[in-house]
Amino acid sequence: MVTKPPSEETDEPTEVERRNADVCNVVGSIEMIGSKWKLIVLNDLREGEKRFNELKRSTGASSYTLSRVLGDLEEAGFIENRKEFEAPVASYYTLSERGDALCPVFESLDAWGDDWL
Amino acid sequence: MVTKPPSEETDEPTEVERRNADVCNVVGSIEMIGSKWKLIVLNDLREGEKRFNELKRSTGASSYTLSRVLGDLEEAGFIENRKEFEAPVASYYTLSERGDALCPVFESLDAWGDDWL
DNA sequence: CGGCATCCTTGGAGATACTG
DNA sequence: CAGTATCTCCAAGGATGCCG
Repeated sequence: MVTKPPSEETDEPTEVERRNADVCNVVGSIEMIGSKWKLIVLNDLREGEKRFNELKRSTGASSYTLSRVLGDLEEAGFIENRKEFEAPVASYYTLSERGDALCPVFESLDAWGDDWL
Repeated sequence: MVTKPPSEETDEPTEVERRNADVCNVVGSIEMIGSKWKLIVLNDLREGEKRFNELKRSTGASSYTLSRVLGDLEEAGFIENRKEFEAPVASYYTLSERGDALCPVFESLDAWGDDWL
């Protein structure tokens, strides 16, 4: 949104410059995943494939909420769902490639927590 | 200083927080800043110092919402507030050291947006 | 076990008006 | 300009129950 003057083309633009550039981009991401439960579920799935009730326990979300959040995330392409219809039905959730690409975000957050929490 | 009636964030850890505290502190961070407006305001302040109405315009938040979000963020130590009482009163907001340390998170988010948005 | 339907409560958040 | 005070509306989300 903010246009900034051209500059040296080193690998590393100035901080201010870079910040001005990405502010808008980030808002789009926030609109998609910037809700408490979506973040928590995505973060939780970094540990690997999990089933519904497993996620329910580890995240603390109610089944109603979890169901909707998983639906939203799947629809938006952040996670994938594999179902087993046999004997005890099971539903496994994993991060999609798109969702997995968010890991650095959570890692940054984790690093921040180490220093400031 | 004190967050008023509507949304009050207690310091009491939730069940979820307690359960996952030692596993990963991401959840704690999410509890603190994982709401749409907090993320948007923090992200916006990466551009540098801004005043109230400036933030109001750039984020699109109402003054009511913005006022509360800024109060919460300041109370939690993510931002700092400098006031000028002269002629036209002015109130400037900037990221604190603690808040600035979150920049890598937004940079990761931006990088993700470049690839997947 | 997974997960949708229903009810119900809470708070997130806009619009508007007012004050120092 | 920088907020605060209300009033109001609606979505988020917990609890419960049911069903394949």
